[in-house]
Amino acid sequence: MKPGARGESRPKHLGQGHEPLSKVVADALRGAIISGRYKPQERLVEDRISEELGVSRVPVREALKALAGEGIVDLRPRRGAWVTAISADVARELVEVRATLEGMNARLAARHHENAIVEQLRQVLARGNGAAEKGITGELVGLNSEFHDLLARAGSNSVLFDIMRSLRDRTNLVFAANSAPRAKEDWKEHSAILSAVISGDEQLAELLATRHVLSAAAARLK
Amino acid sequence: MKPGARGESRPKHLGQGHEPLSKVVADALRGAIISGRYKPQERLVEDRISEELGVSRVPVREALKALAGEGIVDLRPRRGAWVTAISADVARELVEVRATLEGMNARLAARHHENAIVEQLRQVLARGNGAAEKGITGELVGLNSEFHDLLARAGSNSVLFDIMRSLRDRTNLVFAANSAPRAKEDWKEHSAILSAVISGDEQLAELLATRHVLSAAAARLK
DNA sequence: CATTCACAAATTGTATACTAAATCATTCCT
DNA sequence: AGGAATGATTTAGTATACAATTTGTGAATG
Repeated sequence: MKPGARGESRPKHLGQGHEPLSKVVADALRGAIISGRYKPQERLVEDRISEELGVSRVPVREALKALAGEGIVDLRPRRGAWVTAISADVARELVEVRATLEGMNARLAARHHENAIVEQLRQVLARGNGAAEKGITGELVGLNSEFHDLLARAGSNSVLFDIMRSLRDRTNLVFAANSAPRAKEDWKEHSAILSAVISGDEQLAELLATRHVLSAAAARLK
Repeated sequence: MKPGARGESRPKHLGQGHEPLSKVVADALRGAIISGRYKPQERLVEDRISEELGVSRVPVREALKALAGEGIVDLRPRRGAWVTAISADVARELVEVRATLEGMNARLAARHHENAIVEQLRQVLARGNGAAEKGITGELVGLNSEFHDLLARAGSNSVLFDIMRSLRDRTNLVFAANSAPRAKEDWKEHSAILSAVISGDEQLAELLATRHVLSAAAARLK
């Protein structure tokens, strides 16, 4: 087979045409929900969203259905869509599961500890510590997501990775607001987790990661 | 409030009108996939499915998207939908995660052990043992699902429940075929798990449930 | 004889239009 | 005036129609 036989197969006359609209809409809505632009329990009317984004209702419907599958949108037949309002009970369940899985993932990460990802983790950790010291709240949310995302990748289990992303989105939905005061503590714990991962100490990494989720959640649930 | 003030609020002139078609289609497809009527890697053409089920393509699209979210359908933009072909690698990852979560769930079940569900578990266990002794393969698949579903409910964590259902569907997708010879062993292990749950031994329940998943999977991956 | 190009068929992506259901406000009756 | 029935409005559910992209096939060419 000749390399580059057909070159780039992009559309010639249409620069934008590749990503399905339903995915674009889903990403936009997910971002708006997680960042807090749409608040829990807020109504999501198909017509209004389709108008706002300049697309028809079909991709909006599909996006809403996808987000419902991720658990951040509630869909009631013939009634409409709402941003999921996570009850205190469900929040506890969420934390309970996430604590277990973050622990499991940290154990796997310690077992494999791939160098490339560890290096990225080091960098994010440095930036996170810096932001926490200076109290730059805006950056902290993103850096926190980035750290946990990298750590999840370091676990090298794609099934686990997907589940953890969904759990992370939903816990962020609950805890996004009051995260500033815990920042320094958070990043100290991140640092300890990463050390355990690097040194290959599976047990310690698991323990620290599990405890990190539990204590971070406890602090934010008041 | 007057009893029966509005009676049954079902549609008067339409007996079928309540469940959204997309859900009906999704359930039908999920059943067909899990039961093996559609095989892994098989192509799922929207047009053909909509014709077979007598609905338009829109609910089929939405159903496919939902199933993709559950991980049993692969969706590639502008290419189409396929029944997920789970690679050996992903199967291992699936088992790894499921083992951990079944263990966690069993621990929770042992902590709460609600009587109503325990009683149902006892009954399913009895029927399962019977079917395993007599070698009634057809019933065994369903009973196995029922047992694990009940056990998941006994854990009383709705977040965990949903995740486990998704994992169960996907592992069944892999192991559905060669499950007959392990049946007796499976139900012996089920029995031991239930005993530990009933006696409230969290550690033992967790250990047995985790080990059950691992050994059942190992036997089936040959 | 292999390769590339072009054309045709199949299939998904999107939009529009229509139908059915639920909610809300009003009116009518007691 | 209080409550239930009723109608209007809003909204989702579904179908149909069309546009755009991909893939397969065959012919022309080196």
